[in-house]
Amino acid sequence: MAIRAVTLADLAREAGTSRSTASRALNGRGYVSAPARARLLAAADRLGYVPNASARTLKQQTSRVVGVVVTDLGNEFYARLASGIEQILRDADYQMVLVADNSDSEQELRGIRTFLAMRAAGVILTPANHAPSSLLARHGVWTVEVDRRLATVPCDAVVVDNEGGARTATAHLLELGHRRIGLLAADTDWTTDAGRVAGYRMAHADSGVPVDERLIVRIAFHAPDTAEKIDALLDNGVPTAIFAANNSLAEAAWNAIRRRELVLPRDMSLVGFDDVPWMTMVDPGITAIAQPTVEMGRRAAALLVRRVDDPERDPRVELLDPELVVRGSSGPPAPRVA
Amino acid sequence: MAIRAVTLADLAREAGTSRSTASRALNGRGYVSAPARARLLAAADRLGYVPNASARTLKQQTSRVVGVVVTDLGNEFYARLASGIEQILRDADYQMVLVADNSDSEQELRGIRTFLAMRAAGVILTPANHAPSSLLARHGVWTVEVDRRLATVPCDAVVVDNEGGARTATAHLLELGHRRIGLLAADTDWTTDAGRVAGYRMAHADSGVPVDERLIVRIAFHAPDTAEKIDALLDNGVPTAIFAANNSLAEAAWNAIRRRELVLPRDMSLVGFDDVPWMTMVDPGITAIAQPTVEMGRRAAALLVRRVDDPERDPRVELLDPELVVRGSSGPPAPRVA
DNA sequence: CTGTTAGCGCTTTCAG
DNA sequence: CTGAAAGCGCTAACAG
Repeated sequence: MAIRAVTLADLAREAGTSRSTASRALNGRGYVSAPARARLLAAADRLGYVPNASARTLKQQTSRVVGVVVTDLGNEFYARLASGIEQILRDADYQMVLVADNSDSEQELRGIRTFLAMRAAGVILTPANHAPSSLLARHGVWTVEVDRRLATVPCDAVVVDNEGGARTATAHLLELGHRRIGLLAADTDWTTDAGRVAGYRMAHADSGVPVDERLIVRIAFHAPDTAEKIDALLDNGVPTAIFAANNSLAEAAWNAIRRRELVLPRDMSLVGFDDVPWMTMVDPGITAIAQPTVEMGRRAAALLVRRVDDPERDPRVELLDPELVVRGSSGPPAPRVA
Repeated sequence: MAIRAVTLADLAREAGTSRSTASRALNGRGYVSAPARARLLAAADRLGYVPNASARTLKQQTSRVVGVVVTDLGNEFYARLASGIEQILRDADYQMVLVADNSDSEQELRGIRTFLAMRAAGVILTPANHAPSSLLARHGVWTVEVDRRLATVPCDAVVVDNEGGARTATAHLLELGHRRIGLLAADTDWTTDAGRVAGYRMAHADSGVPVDERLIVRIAFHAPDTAEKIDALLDNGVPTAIFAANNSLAEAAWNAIRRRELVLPRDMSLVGFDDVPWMTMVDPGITAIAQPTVEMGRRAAALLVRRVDDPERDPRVELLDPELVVRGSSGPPAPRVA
């Protein structure tokens, strides 16, 4: 299996031209006579020529690769983000290289180093740490952050209005009459969670309802004690509604509610941030703040492409609006029985 | 943003050695005196040296990249497959480059060409076409097929026993007393669907129940008329049960059943091939043939790593066993009323 | 329109 | 143990 690859030199020899002419013919830059081009193209076809990306990258000092690092491929949110990114990148003739970091800064850094080594044209990431964008900037690689912002250097970003979304969700529950709303948020220092917690507080302030801090529970990703923490909230906080700040916490909350045989929305209301397919399949459907996830990916990729074309433009942060989708899981609290 | 990258030559100059010595020090091959190594490593650290992967690949004629192409990132099955692959690749110090082809041979080929251009050490794919593995083999790149086999050249593969799984699922429904079982399969020429259809027939043969061909419906991926076709099956085929040969058809069938306000399993039984999270969230849960999806990914990656290490070993096909998980969606058919 | 030339950054003999 | 030298495949001036 030690097959020597076909090179430009082979094509040149075959077509009786020089390597430069072959190069020009194959990537359509510069002048090449029609017959020469035809012979070269035919040779390429016949011999099965595949350009050597390494040689080209080495020479040009940049590649057509865009690195993408997301938190968790198993989560629909990130999968959809990635697919939005890929759509745009493909159209712009970039190749997406996808890596998941499982919210581990170590893994994230590993991915970034790979992208640096590949001389990626740019990187799009849902950051786990503020270090990567600095590192990338230091090496002259353009970065765009998506979903959350952690960078300490100026860079393009596209995020949703987390505060607004959470405020709307919480206000929805408040309006229904809930006064004890449990908040489940990821235990991170991400802008997403900070914004969602802030929105929750803001809605309370708006309607003059004090926030009981015991109702705010922070849970790490895939934490083994997720269920216990939710149970504790249910037992000790005595909420009449739960607002889950991401889709996996919504799932965990939903499971806890089912385990206790509580009936939605009679015994408990549930609202999630991020709308995913299972939310319309369960009965009742889950009220959720829907994010334009695929669109976020597309915008991020578009931002990167534009930035590479025009390095001078000011860094831009796009803020997209999420939207409340009311389904059956939210309703008025049960009347207080003595 | 035109920052010249730090090269080995910079480190060498900084540490007062030659480039060769710097190379040896940084990747631990060959002899380097302790002090020289220390100076070089310190310089690398101080200057923020990142090896240029292109230069290395160009020189070594192979890279530490493994290309992976899956059908659809948005489908949990493929997402989990990819995550299994990544786990093993990471441990073996390969970098996964992930591409989705949306079951379009054109896109698949594009991805393959990129991997060829990158001089990937190997490729793992859920093939959409038989051409890629031939092309890859012709260029001396190792391939492993996962989930399905389409290659016309010998190559490693890991698949589940589709026939056995489908036979078990169908037998389960037959044993419950169903005699008209609708089969929803993807409209492909893949071994997965062929195997699942064969298993369906086999179970019928086993129990002497004739197969009504009108009960077998083939539906293309994301076909806009998916719902119509399922409705037609329900109307014209009058099945008492449905066996959906993949998770997205199971979802479509479930939606059709719900739209008609049929009650599972009283009015209709449903069994799916491939167990995904929503199947335990809906009520009743969906009976399914569970595949060891993540494990399949791991095995595929392990096979590739072994193959690269030892090109001489015989191509190997690993066959994993799927497993029937009985939940509430399958039960005896309603007694025939006059 | 075409060929010559040089060099991208790295690894690898091969002499010392 | 170390350095000199060559070359991986490609592109981009530049001179014809």
